[in-house]
Amino acid sequence: MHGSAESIRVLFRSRGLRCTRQREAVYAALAASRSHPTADELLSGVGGDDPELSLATVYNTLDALCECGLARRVPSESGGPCRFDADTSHHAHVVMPDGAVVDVPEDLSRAILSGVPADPLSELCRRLGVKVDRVSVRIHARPSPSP
Amino acid sequence: MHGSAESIRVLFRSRGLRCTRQREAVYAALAASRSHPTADELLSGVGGDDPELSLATVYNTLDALCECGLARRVPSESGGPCRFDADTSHHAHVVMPDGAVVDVPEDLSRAILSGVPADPLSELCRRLGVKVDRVSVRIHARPSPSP
DNA sequence: GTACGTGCAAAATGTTTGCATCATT
DNA sequence: AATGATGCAAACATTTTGCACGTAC
Repeated sequence: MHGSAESIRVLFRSRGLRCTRQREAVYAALAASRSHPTADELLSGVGGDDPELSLATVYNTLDALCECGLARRVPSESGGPCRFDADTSHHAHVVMPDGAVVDVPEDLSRAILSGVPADPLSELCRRLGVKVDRVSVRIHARPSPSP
Repeated sequence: MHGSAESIRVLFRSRGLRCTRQREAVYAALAASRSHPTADELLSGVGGDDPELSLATVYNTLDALCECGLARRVPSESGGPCRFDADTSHHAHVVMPDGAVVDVPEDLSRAILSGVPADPLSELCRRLGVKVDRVSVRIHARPSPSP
């Protein structure tokens, strides 16, 4: 787990991030959450424990975390507020009609992502003159009617 | 092609969309573009031909187009302005570090998307109690250094 | 002690809305 | 003629920034 104050400290240090009370709280909340929270949700979630936190700092912190690879912005087409994820492992997302984002369990993510064939990707690189960094899969789904 | 005024008229009518000069211009510009333009870019692009167009109308029109399936919002993690695509066929996107979005050519899109294995997807549906609408693949890439 | 992070408030950016007017059906 | 779209401007929401102060290193 990455939730303890000490491991966060170590983690930050390893990325050259200064460790402040606020950053620690934001990262802990983000890492503990499964719901890909927005900056605002993180502020409220943390607010109870530590009222000494401003929205601007949440944004600044999230920027810093994304910058150094400790978090990711979750892609969205909603135009609404940006969502964040502290799980930077290679996994797929399920997107619900209301914009909620759920992680695909690790075993299924692996199966889905490794199914993406390599040949068309290298052909793509050749044609477009690019180098692939990462392939991201989003599954648009809706609640299935209960039987 | 869907670029002629007459085919746009027919297309709109088939979706129950009232056809105005402004909507026609926005849709024609969007359909002609390969660059997944923003509302603002569409306004400038069309502005030359037809100054009688406001940004609010571009947004309203894009809403209407997305609503009725004639366009799509392109997912992004940039927080910048929303990008749109009149190509609603099932295709993958290449996302460059600067946020630019390029279509994956149709043959490669097909190869990539059909490579996504069905079994993990149905397992996912079972576990999460959802129904899959669509699978979307985004390829993060960067310009490859010229040899 | 210095460099950098923080809070606050204001600005910048992107998108939506209210309303009088105008165009499509 | 009636319904719905437009333009404009103002409201709204999200994110960024400037600056005085505070804190980690």
